[in-house]
Amino acid sequence: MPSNLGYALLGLLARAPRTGYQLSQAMREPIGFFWSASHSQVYPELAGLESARLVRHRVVDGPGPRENKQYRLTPAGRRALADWVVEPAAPPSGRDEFLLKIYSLWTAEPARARDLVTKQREQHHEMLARYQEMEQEFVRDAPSEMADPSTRQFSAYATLRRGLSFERHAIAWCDWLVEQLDAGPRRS
Amino acid sequence: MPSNLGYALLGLLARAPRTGYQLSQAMREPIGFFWSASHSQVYPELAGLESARLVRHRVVDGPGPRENKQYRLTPAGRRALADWVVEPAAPPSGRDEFLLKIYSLWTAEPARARDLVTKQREQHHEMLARYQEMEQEFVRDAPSEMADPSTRQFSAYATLRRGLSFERHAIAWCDWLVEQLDAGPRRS
DNA sequence: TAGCACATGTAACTCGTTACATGATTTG
DNA sequence: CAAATCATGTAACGAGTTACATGTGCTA
Repeated sequence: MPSNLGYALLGLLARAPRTGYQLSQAMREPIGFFWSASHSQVYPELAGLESARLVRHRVVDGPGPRENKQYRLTPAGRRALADWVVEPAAPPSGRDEFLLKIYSLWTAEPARARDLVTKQREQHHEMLARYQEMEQEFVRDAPSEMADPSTRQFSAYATLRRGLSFERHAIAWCDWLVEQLDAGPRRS
Repeated sequence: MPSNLGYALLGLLARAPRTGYQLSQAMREPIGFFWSASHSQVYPELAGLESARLVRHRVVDGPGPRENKQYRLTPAGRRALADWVVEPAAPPSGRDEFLLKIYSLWTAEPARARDLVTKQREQHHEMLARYQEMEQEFVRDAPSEMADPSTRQFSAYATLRRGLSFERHAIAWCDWLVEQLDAGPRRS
């Protein structure tokens, strides 16, 4: 049984054949708003998937000095992916370093606390801007597919929409927090 | 330098002295919507914090068969916590199994896909209900403190507010997804 | 009298990150 | 000619989960 990382790789390969290097690239930023992995994790996992007969590779010639191994799904791999997708997901462990800091924010100097929150707010703004660019790309490149749940574009767009919504709500929450901090201690 | 887990424990001890067992209990559910740990992680970490002179313990007698070690912050521990709080947090790795499934949702049978999303929606509803109960407890027990950023209650309430907002947005996103899935493939 | 809550620890394992290792081709 | 990109792997480490280990007092 593959790990979550294994299913992430199967999910990418279900869309198009790729080399280990290309998978590693894909697993950092673009897909990275809901999963990520470094190349040192990807290569062993690919070998595992292959020994489980869920993927196969063939050597193609490419730019690098090494063999370029292009991987693609086997029918068994495709089945394993589709079965895993509809099983309920484990509840997220919910580890968030920023929230952990907020929980102890009362111990910090007020001015520094405010800085922390406004900085975080800016980061959410940057992420939001990037997601909005991606959304424009969808509208440009696949306007009809993004409304059709049977397409890979729809699935990708659905995850993007969650990212957009998440960043917007995070910004609103930061705004509320700054407001509260600016109001300061109430001595009533 | 303590790990995030270490700072989580310091954050709890800054509020009140506790035993390792009590810390372990606290690190599962109630604080658990932004951090969690099992007791097998807590005990070694406490020993580490103590050897770094950030916490101290004294043995008190309690119900169990073992020694009850009650831990509390040292002044150095309090300083370390306040310093860490205002340092910018690392961007969350953002691993979300459910989103990973959604990314490959297009490979699944439509009816099963719908089931998956509605189930997830229900889970978010349950979490929301629990958070709303907690919010009522704040209103009941600490109505004035929750508006004063210098109190521990405010900090806890701020994290709770983020949980509430997160669940509400997640439910709205699930609603959108189900709507899209019900509309089905568009053959235009 | 069986099971649960209390109470503290260790060991084995999985998952993920960072660093090590190699080396060709393209770009500034 | 130095640096980045391409391209694939291994090794060491840290964080987290699950299982192992022990033993008391209370409750159904």
